[in-house]
Amino acid sequence: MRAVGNRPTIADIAKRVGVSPGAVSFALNGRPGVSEQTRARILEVAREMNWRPHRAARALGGAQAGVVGLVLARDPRTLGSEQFYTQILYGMQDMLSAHSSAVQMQLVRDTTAEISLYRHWASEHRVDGLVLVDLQLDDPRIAVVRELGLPAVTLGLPGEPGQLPSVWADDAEAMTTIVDYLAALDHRRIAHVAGPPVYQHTARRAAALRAQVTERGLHAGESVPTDFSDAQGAAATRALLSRAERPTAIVYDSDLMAAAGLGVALEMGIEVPRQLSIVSFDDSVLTRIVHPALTCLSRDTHALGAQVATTLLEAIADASFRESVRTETPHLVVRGSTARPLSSR
Amino acid sequence: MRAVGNRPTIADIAKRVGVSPGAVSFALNGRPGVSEQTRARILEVAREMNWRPHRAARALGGAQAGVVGLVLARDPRTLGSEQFYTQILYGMQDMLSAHSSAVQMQLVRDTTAEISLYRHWASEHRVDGLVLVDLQLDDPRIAVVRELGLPAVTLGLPGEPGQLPSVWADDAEAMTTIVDYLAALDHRRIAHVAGPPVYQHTARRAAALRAQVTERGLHAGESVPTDFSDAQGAAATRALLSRAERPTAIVYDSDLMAAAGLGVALEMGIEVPRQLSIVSFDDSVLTRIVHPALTCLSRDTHALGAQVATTLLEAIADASFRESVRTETPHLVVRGSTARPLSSR
DNA sequence: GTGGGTAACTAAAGCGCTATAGTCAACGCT
DNA sequence: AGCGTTGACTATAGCGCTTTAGTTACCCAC
Repeated sequence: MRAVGNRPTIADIAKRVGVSPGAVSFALNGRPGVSEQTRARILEVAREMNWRPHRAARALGGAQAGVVGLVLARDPRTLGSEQFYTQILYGMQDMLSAHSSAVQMQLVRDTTAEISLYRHWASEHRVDGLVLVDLQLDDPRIAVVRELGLPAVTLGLPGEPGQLPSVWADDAEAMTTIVDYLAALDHRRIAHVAGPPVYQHTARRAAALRAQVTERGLHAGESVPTDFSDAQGAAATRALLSRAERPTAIVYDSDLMAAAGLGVALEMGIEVPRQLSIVSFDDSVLTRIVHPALTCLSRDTHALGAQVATTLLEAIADASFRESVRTETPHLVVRGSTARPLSSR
Repeated sequence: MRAVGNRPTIADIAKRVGVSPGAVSFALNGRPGVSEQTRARILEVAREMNWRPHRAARALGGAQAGVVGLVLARDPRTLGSEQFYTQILYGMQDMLSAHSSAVQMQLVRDTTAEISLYRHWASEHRVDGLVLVDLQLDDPRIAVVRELGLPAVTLGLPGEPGQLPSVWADDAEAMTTIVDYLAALDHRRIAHVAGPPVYQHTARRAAALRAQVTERGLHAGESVPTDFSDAQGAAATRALLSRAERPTAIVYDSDLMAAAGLGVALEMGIEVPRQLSIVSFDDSVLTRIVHPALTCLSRDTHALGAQVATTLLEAIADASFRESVRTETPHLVVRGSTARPLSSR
């Protein structure tokens, strides 16, 4: 054990001011029980002595841990697709630090490990609430979170809305935005390199694409599932581009796969955007540094993270809180990777 | 406040077994004071009741928080270069979870914010130790960490070795590996797109390059400083490639800048690797997905993270621990972005 | 001027666990 | 028999904070 500096305690302040520790606690927490004069005096001394609450002591009294959890289930081989979540994390931290909370982010192998981590955290009182990301169809985590009594917010709509508060954007509308644009450019064979079909957002996007294709009488509209890895993104692209009737545009569910797809096109000697247009569903530094830069859907991810944090704080404060916040649909940022297809020029 | 399930406490176990809470504490912590028979019985009941230690309660008694901190100082605009640290984080978490600890990673704007976060954490007893990354020349964090009495490990050698335990690899040797290879291919004008000169590793690499250039009688050897952003990486590349005597090979201090540099070369119609070879100091998914894939230095970052965690645990356990662990020098992975320069064919 | 209300405190218990100082019986030794 | 030891516990205090139940002192109304 180590002496970590003799931090002042509430008792020290009490002694110095000449009141009881209870009074100091009242003053520091802004609750009634002390005169304004005394309160001011206590606050002044506290600042002078550089007092900070001892988290553990508070948590022991049943208060909050001051930490919220964010778990990313990732196969180590799929690592690399965390740009988006890094931004979310940043946004959450900025919002939470104002409420002197922190985000505990952890990477685990799979959903099973994620769930056991939640149980662990709950039993150790480590977190006050959770953010669930990468929502799945029939997501097993939702039942667990309720059982544990942990406040939680989902990033993205869960299958059965209303189970948990959530922060979401309309994936179907986003896909429609893309198809609108591609169709206006005269693309008629549009393919979709998707994530694993078990994810809600992938399912929604695929469904929206099918609906659009039918509505507009386009040719293709196939969604090829992948595990989100660059390898499978590249493989899917190779397969699509090797067909007799190859698509003139491919929409990718992630920036990483889109960049990998661009690499494959270059490797196969297919010119982007002349012979193939590429659109990414995510924006990040990645879409900007490749050449040509990728047309993509973009949104303020930092603000999204902040919104998630805000909603989670509400859910923590009020156990019955169950509202969902719809955020702006991502907007299209057109860069060099999209153009009119060669055939229609 | 919310009822978070009625977790069993040590008192519950004591009641059930018929001993005092103190005896249970002894048994659960593997210290003498109970017979082997009683100990076994207590452990059995504890498992049966699914008991878990209450972190806060332990921490209050002066024990550890079970959290180590990792702060990344990043201008939001420079965000995107965290691939490496995501891997480090993963490696640390895997190692630490075996010791039922966690990593608290936080992104902040700059070193000033980083330091005040350390003070904050120390005063709240939030972390047991710290990992300092991106070591600077004359790093102000070192003094603060010592003042706070927080155990810490640096990733990379600090300016004055021996101040803190560190985990490091030889940057000079790494640069030499690259120059060896490029010189063997007959490159004679080698440039370096570096990070901010205030960073130790950037300084070491630049110095090693200069030394090599002198030793081998090569032409250039200039290091262009940047802020690690893709924008400055691209700008530096553009500047270098616009010179009358442009380099035939550029070494980049990060994968992100290397990829951005490749984008610039493509944009300027300079063929890679025929007219320009590109080498990145970091490996990541990024170097693999661009086309051509980038030659780079690679190492087992996950293992590196685990090593950092191990060293930090030692430093936490023993305040006088001050050893440094040298890890393997990154090895060169040759991919499509390097070749013999056109001029020498 | 007495009862009752209220503001401004103090006293004390308790959160779950650890750690230290007992207690008590059994044992060995001179 | 008397004494010190040892092992296996129990009792208790305490970590820093919150919170509830007092306790004063004071003011107001009848």
